[in-house]
Amino acid sequence: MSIKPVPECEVTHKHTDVVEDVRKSLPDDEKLIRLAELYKIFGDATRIKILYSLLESELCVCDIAEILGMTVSAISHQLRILKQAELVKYRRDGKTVYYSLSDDHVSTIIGQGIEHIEE
Amino acid sequence: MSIKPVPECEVTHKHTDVVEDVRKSLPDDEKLIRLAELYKIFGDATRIKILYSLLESELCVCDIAEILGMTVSAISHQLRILKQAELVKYRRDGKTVYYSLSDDHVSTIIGQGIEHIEE
DNA sequence: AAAACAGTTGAACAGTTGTTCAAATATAGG
DNA sequence: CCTATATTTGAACAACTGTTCAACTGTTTT
Repeated sequence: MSIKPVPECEVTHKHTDVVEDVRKSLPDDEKLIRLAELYKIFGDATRIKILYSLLESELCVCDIAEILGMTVSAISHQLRILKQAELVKYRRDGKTVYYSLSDDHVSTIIGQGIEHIEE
Repeated sequence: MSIKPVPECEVTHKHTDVVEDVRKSLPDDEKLIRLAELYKIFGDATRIKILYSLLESELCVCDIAEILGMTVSAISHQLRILKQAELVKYRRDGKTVYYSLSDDHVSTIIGQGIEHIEE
């Protein structure tokens, strides 16, 4: 039996220079992970619908549930995720909690996506 | 035992008008689902890194694997997802397959996200 | 204080996702 | 044709995700 060759791409790689350049150009891991986590939040139809609804008007949990035809509990769980990501904010008025978008980045991000899929 | 009340928000809801307005303003389900699916693809650190790398230069599978410090197989699986979403395209040159971004939407979408997390 | 309403929370569950491993395909060179 | 290299593919597995259900916390009304 002969000596096993290196299983991966060899050290003397074809595109060593390019690989080195690209690696240097990449933002640090932490930033890219945070970016992925932001998109992960937009990557669910329920959450997209909630955000889209809040684009129109401030809404209470019960209203959102009715608009989407889902249970209050399911909506509340999703609102918590949106709250943690600081994409929505809330205010309490008596028994009712009103949610709204925390800034206008949401609309620009959604707009960008719409543009892509509409081609 | 008395008659059970309606468990959900009553028919005579507080914000019936708003609910109706918002529901009308929402794009159809199919479009919102496609939008969520687009973001789902960006919602993974590996895929974000691949896309970011391709922003710099066209690359072969082996190169990407080396840049990210992952197996060729793992990268190939992710490239298939990106290919299906038409975010990347490829060309074959002998044994090597080179991948590149299929349009410049990717860079604008990533840019938008970066802007949001950098605040 | 009790009942009613609005929302939150935690556990449980099914369904999905990303990586690994091994096997298959494709192309080039000897 | 056989071997080496580059990539793809499918099955398997653990980890994660979204919804449901039941129980709980606040707040208002009576």
